[in-house]
Amino acid sequence: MVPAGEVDMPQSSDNTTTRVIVTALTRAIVEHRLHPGTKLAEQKLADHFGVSRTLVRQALFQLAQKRLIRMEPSRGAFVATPSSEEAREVFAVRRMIELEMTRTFVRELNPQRLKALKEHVAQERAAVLRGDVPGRTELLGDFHVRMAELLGNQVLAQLLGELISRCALITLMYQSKHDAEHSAEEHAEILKAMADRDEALAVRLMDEHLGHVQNSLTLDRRVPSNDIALALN
Amino acid sequence: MVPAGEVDMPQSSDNTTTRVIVTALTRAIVEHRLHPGTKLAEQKLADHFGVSRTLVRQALFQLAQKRLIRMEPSRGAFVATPSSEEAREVFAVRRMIELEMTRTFVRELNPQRLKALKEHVAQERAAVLRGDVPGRTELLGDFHVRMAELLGNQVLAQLLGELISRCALITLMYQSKHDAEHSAEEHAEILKAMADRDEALAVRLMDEHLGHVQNSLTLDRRVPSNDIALALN
DNA sequence: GCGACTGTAGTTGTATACAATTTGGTCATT
DNA sequence: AATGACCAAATTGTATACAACTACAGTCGC
Repeated sequence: MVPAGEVDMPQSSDNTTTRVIVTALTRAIVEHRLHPGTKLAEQKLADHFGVSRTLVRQALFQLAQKRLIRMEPSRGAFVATPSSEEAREVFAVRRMIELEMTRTFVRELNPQRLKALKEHVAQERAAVLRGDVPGRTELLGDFHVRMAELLGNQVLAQLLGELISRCALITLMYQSKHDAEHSAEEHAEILKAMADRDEALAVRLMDEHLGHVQNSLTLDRRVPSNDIALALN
Repeated sequence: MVPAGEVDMPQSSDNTTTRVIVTALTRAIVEHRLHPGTKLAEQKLADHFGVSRTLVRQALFQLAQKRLIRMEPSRGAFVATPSSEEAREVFAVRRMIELEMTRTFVRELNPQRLKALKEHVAQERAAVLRGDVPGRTELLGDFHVRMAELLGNQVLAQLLGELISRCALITLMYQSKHDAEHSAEEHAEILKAMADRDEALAVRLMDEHLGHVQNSLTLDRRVPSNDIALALN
């Protein structure tokens, strides 16, 4: 039941065991199975994963650096609760990066890249249609990462992946089926504009798209369900 | 002799002791006192800092995530040796972010921000004049971070700080006094264009500036001096 | 009855112990 | 002399031990 495809990072760094923990926790947080504010007690996680606290701690430190959790000294780790200010900032950065990326994509367009993105959008639509909530969430985020990868810039892809994880922690965009359909359609429109080499339009559409995603922020801070075991399955 | 102002991160995450180690190693790497490829043996670092391997490991994992070191399973940690491809990618991302940031800066210009940047450039010039190599290196990088901070975007500032650390690992820009002077002058020109609200010119100058920095990449991979104790003071 | 104090259980922070792996060198063999 | 096998020292990976701190409950004093 360990998930195979993770959201970002062809991370180099560390060994496999803690990677598994990081991945599992990342998915749980990004997919909102662990709600913001939930305490992540080390021993409980260690028991759950069948390892010692050592490896859990390594994983927690990595998540803290990715800002998916916060660690309070002597008090422990908690799923991050990004302020609306932080949300605004993350989206502002995404805009900066992705508008420029869209321009680059149009300028360096080639059939292979176009085809890859087309296939991706087709997958998105399929996931939306069959009501695959986790699948469509991941795919919708990955659209943006895929663009970066297709440009051949791993650094960019990695960075964007991390920003998008943080967005996913913030937004509940997967929540409404309507929003998901909307995003998929916007991806398709952006793609079409790029295929037409209409740089200005593509950039404008991407800008609007990010605005829509940002506006689908939900500010409700519901009470966390503290049941870690349940959330991690 | 512990440095006070670090290059980036008002990091939240972890406790103070490992922060000290991360900071010391970051500075040593960024300032090229530890050369790319140098092995970072855990016990030696632990002895040097007077702590157990536990804390050293935590620090190393964080540095690995920042891509300043790489960790090979069962073999240990080494100062990163970024490929020229990776260097290209990092600079491409900086361009994307900073060109857009420059535009925003011009559009949201106000006297206070202008004043702050002016003072920063003055500091740069002073450091260059008095031949303060580490000081000027840090200040030249911080110019870009300061812009982000002045825009009130901590996320952006943090991100840029990390990218610039990676650049510093790559470039030896502090090496030639001429390059340093050049950078400082370019910063002054960019600032002037922004003060004149000449968006197009400011963006063009920033683009050229980043190009110059990138071109000052030195490809020489000299043999590492493995003496950790020496490098860390 | 209410608030401050104290003790206990639980949790985090750091060090150490131990197993597994790599590294480097010696010695034997070709 | 070069090559390969094997052993010893050193290094990494994981678990555990223990100290320090936090949280909470019950008690005492008022």
